[in-house]
Amino acid sequence: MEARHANEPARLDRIGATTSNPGVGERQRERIIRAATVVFSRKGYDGARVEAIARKAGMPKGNVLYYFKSKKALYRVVIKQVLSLWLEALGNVAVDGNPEEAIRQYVNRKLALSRNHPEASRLFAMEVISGAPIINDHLSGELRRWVEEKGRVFKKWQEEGLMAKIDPAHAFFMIWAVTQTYADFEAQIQAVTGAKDYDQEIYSDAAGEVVDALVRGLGLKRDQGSSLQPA
Amino acid sequence: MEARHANEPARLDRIGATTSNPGVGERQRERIIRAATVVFSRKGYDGARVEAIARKAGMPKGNVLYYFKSKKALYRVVIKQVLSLWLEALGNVAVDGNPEEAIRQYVNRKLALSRNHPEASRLFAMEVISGAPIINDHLSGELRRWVEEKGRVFKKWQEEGLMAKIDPAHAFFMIWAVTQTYADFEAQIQAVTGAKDYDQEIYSDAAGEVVDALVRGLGLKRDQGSSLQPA
DNA sequence: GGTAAAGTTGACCATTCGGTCAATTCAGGT
DNA sequence: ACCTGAATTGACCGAATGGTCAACTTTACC
Repeated sequence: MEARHANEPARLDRIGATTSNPGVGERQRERIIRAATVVFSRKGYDGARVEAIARKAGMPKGNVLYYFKSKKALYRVVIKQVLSLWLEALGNVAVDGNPEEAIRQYVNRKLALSRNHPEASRLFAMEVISGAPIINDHLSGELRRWVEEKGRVFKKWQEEGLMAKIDPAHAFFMIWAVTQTYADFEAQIQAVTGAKDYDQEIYSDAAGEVVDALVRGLGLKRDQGSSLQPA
Repeated sequence: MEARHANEPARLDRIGATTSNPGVGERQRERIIRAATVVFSRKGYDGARVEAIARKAGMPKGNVLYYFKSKKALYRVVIKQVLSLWLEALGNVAVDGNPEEAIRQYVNRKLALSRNHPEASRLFAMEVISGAPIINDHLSGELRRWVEEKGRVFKKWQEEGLMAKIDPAHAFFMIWAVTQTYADFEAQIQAVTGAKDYDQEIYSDAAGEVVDALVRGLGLKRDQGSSLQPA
């Protein structure tokens, strides 16, 4: 009765600790977090039932509350993990290469994130829609600084005529909006397109035409000396 | 005890029925729906408390359940009203004028909707993120047909070289994503920009630069072949 | 194989919340 | 004034749910 209620994001280290098993409880923690992400992302915080999470993780409710002090504590862990995933993907916009390629890569990475972690994306969206009660500090701290930093690069590109003159922050809002919509609004897109295999059909379309449209919209050019302004 | 539990979207007719008042109960219904929209949009269905809705509408809980059979029934009424607002705004993309102006107008109208009804937008978003359990039929029915219809116009524009070759559906997804992000992700945008007056600062930026970027991204051109004079 | 801690489980409790109801007030018609 | 139905209100109920707990099983270590 000591590692109980750790309340912190699970560690994945100590894999080969002893001859037998690699962290009994860690395994369970992981499973719970994964199940919770799915349930929270579909039902929201209040709609999610601890028992539903437990069932999805394949264990009785009591066990979930053994690993996490409370539903709220679990939610905090889950949402922070999602946030770090999000920020990680933001990570490196290659500021040095040519602008077009840099953003094209960034958008594709963000799109891949939506594709591979749609639940995470939806949970993030729900949290923000609800007024970001938990992650507000991170948004106005970390994220804001990140945007300011990258924004300076955009400004430079704009001065060199390699990017349309858009407030850098709004450029990011556009990119985020478009990439996340494929995860968050999956139900709508599915309904409208009637796609048989959502992942396959939709994301390949998006990765093609839509990425192009974004790059075009932001007026991004390859860094080749020619600095023309769009009409 | 007859108009009780109408359960249907409130009627606004019979405005000047008698000399005195324009529907006592209708007034209340309206207030409840408005309050419910706000609460549902922030807390989601399960997170919303009937009593919270009642308090926001300035009446005891019992009264809310007097006008609406159940919380679920109220939710259905609210979400359907939101949906019709959404579809209404979709309404008319002017298919005949020049493409650029048509889409520019459409985007601006959608943006205005986000600005004037952010709660509606957020509620719609939550519903879709949750898998659109209530409005799925409308999405795969009405909305889908609408997209197909307007899509044909896009195709024509594309053949005439007045629009970039993008799957029309995805063109709409882009537009919707970008315009709704200003309502749905207000908390994030607020945090990142630190805007003092969100509506003023953010939406005027969006209406300017962002609309341009969208039009550019979709490769929309004025119809120079027609007899219309560009302004 | 013995022991102590970690983990598992289902029964149980307290609270919260949607919904009902009976009592009361209000409004309009005659 | 009186009557009738609509509207208002707070008290109340049952179901559901988050969380606790004590009994039990498994694991790790000597």
